[in-house]
Amino acid sequence: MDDSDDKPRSSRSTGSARLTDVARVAGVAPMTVSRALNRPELVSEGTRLRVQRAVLETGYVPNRVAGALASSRSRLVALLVPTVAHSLFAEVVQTVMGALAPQGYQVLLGLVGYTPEQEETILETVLSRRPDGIVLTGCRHSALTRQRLKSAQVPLVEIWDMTDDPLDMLVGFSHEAVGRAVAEHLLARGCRRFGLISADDSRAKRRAVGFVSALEQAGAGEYQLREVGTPSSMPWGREKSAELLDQHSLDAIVCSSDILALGVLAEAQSRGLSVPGQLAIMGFGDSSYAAASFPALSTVRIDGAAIGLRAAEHLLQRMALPAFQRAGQTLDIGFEIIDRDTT
Amino acid sequence: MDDSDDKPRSSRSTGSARLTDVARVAGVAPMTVSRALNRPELVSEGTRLRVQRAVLETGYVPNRVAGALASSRSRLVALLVPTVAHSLFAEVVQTVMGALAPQGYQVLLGLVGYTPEQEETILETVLSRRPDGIVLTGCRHSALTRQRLKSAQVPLVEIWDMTDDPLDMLVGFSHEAVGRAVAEHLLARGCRRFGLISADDSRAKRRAVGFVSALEQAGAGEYQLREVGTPSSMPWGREKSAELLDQHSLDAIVCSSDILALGVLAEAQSRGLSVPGQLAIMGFGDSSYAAASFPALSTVRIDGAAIGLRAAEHLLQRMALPAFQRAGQTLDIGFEIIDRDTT
DNA sequence: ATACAAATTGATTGCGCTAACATTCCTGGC
DNA sequence: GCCAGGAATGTTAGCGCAATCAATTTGTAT
Repeated sequence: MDDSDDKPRSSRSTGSARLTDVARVAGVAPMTVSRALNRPELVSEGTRLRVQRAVLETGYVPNRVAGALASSRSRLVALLVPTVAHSLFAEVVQTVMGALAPQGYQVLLGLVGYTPEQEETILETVLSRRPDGIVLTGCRHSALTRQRLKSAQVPLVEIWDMTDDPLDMLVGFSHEAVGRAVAEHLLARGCRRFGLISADDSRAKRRAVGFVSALEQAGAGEYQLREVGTPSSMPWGREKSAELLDQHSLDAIVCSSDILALGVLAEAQSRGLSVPGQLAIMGFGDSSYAAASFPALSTVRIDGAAIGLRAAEHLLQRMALPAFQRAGQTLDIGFEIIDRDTT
Repeated sequence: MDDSDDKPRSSRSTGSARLTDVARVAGVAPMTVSRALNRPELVSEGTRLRVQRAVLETGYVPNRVAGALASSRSRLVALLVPTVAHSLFAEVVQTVMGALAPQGYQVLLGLVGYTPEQEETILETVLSRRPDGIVLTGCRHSALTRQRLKSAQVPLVEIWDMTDDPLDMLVGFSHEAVGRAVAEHLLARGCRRFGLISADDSRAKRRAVGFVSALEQAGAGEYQLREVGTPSSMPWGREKSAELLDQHSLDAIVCSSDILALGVLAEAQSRGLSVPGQLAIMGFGDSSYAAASFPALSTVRIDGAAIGLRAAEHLLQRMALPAFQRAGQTLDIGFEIIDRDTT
């Protein structure tokens, strides 16, 4: 219970209370404080209380940087999405974080945009934090990215896409299948002359590919493709649909996102085209405003909350495993054509 | 250039390449590798190249956990917002991250919801990561939160609100002023009997308070208030507006978010009320769908991108300072009444 | 009481890196 | 040739914590 004989603070110290300060106040060894805070079941009731009091008295805030270094566990999960300025990905971020927080994991967010180069850069800095797990949007990565992920040996969930060859775990859906389903839906409605407005984004492109392949398979329909930059927006949708409608006679326009479709809808209304009578319109994502537009937008619903939740669950399960055991689960979450009033 | 005499890897080591491994391969001291990677201008051209080669050869990925511990610089910024499932905050997250990434800062995201208790809990775990800076939504914090933030001595920007007594830096706008401006706008339109639909969120409530105080000051108008839970949604807006319209004769409904206003709009349309003739509607936020609804929603525009950008700039400036010098800047970013077709 | 296991606490060591200081290597002016 | 002064590199000593194993205390069955 004496209070001297401690090392003077080195000039490199941060100045705030450390584990040893709490230990001194509580009259126990530093290791006992560590246990009282991290594995309280290993410590007796009385000791636990004394440590708690000492923590309050000293204003101690654990330093998880040091803890992570000593234990090789960062309690950090990296979450890499293209953007959060898109309700679909925002929903994923929200649910992933909601599922991880109660288990004591914090989230290091990375916005990788839509190019493999950005992903590569960001992944490197992310790995330097030694996350305990990674959630990564998409399955198409550069060779370097794949190699880094493999050698990092970190539990990993790829989301929002589908492949036969996942790096580890996978929770998503097939973009080609979405495209095919949309094509079949519109063909069944009698549409034949299609405009496609697609973002410059590999997954949007694969949906377009799926759409076209379904047309070919059906032996029916012709299409015109327009590409727009990211981020997608109503003005893009309006501009490209104006171009398409000026140059071609179309009976349906398929968009790679709801926001583009809203732009198309505005253009159609400004031309006095009846929707869906003269022009059918399909969006993608079932954003909150899809149901609110007039007429209500037909679209493709993706259950982002389910993707986020399942991804988090898979990751938690894997991270709880003592060693690294490949389990490589794949989960196809599917999608749903929402047939509202624009098709 | 020999290659033995190194310590054998302890059983606690992670197994991946370390700085010392790179140093051995490059034939230099570990400290030189550290410098070559972090302060390349201090190292000769030849050494830098040899180190780069050695990094590639060993597949070295720096361990910033150890780096942060040794240098007391985490290169981490904590970003605390209520949610990302709301385009306004998503925009802030997007711009803050966009501004910080080029400077080498990564973002630790925290979703604090709308209660001071959640903020308190999350802040504690956030501080344990020793971030170099914090961006925090709102100015109303619990006493414990304020105390922790003060003693942590971390550069801090509060955003999305206004106060005379910021903890450090502040970039936001006055919610009371928004409420007053909305009231004046609607009074000028001739509205007198108001319904307010407000989320259970302290900032939304302060907008309502501002609204009511403007009515009182004008000596005109009466109002009915309904509160909804979070997250706000169209169904909430529809339900509460139905309740209001059943029980009262109203000529305007003011909502604490665009999404609620969309629900009100749907309810008005289902009752055959002309908007804004029989019922004026105001939203808040100018979400992307506000302009797309029919009729286009009148609302209050907040420049989330400007808030995020300025917050990041202030933080970067402060973090670049050698010591901690209080500067305590406050920036009122304002707002704009967007007068579309529902008022 | 005694022996033995289980529960609890403590001492030592090192995670991988960088701050701070020490040393060596140049370069050029005299 | 010699030395001042800067550039480049090296050495030492932690940062604050938890893994590991050792020591001690407590409980339990005989």
